[in-house]
Amino acid sequence: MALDTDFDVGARLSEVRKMHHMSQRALAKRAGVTNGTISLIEQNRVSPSVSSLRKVLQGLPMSFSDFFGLETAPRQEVFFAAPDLLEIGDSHISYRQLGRDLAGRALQILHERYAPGSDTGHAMLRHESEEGGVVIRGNLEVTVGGQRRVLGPGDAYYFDSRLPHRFRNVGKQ
Amino acid sequence: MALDTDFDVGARLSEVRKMHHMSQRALAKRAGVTNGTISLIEQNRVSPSVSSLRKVLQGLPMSFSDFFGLETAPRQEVFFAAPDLLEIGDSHISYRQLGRDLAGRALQILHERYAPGSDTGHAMLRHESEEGGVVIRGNLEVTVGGQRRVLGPGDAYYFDSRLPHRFRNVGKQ
DNA sequence: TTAATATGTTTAATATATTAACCACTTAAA
DNA sequence: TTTAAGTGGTTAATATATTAAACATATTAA
Repeated sequence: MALDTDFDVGARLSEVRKMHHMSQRALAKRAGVTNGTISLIEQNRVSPSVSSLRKVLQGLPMSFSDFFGLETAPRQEVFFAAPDLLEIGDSHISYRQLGRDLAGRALQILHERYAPGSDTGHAMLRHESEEGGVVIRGNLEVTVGGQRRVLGPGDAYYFDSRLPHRFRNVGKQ
Repeated sequence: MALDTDFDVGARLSEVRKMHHMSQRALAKRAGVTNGTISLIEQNRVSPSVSSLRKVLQGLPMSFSDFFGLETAPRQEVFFAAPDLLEIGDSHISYRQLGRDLAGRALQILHERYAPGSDTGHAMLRHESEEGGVVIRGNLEVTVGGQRRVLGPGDAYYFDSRLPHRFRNVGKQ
């Protein structure tokens, strides 16, 4: 999880305002603040209160999460050929990660294969995000928090990754 | 996308502070503000500036996105049996949605099947989030923004859903 | 009990954000 | 040209946030 240590509020506001094709005055009017306020914020000469920033974002409109969460999107790679999927597993468990620069992406996609009997280990995994998937073939035992289930083809799971979790292939294929 | 029209900053700060087992004074010290500031913010008697809220969140530590974006998480359903996957497609294209109450989830998981020759249509789809996937079987033509590619098994895609996009099964299976 | 150390809250003084009115400049129409 | 309306930026006055120091209460130790 990235920490917003150096988030540039002014530049971000200027960016999203222009995205919406609005002048400072047009946005100010919709937001119920003065154009001077928008100008000062965009120059980072003031740090707006959350309440006034909320008013401004409502004028776009845009949510806080979108304002703070979206990265300044360099260029987006869209397609990934099979060999480009990064192999990050070992001989028994195959994790193939989609894309290399995960920083700033909201979603991490893995193509996962578990050899029969393979296991992610007794030390339960923990990391911050959410994850989920659909079992394509075979049987997978999933343990999340206190809950455990064996899932077959078509079954699925979804949970907050901060809960301790573990996967195990309990089938023959 | 939810708009933060009524986001309760005070309650949220109190919540996350207690999550981290810190007193107002302990957090204030780590954040470099006074305990009075924390108290006034939590009572919603002031609307903090973005800069001081950033200092406070860095004391936890927590990002803006996590502060504003995370829902107050009711109970989490983790496992989904195959019949529980909601069928939301038609006779040619099968979308099976994982879970029913998507509101507040950062990630929407679909198990998708495209009949040979099927197509999501000429009107390109648009919605706000990111999406990606790995092709399991067959050949899928994916069009995103101005780019088009035919993907085979093991190939993958990932893009910002706000770009217009379209899927088409161009194989025989 | 008393003393010491926590807890969250309040308030006068100070620092900062916001407004209202202006400036300087550009564009388009008369 | 002149006029009018647009752009973003500036500044004194005002509103608000933040601090520093106090208050009130609870808990623990002696």
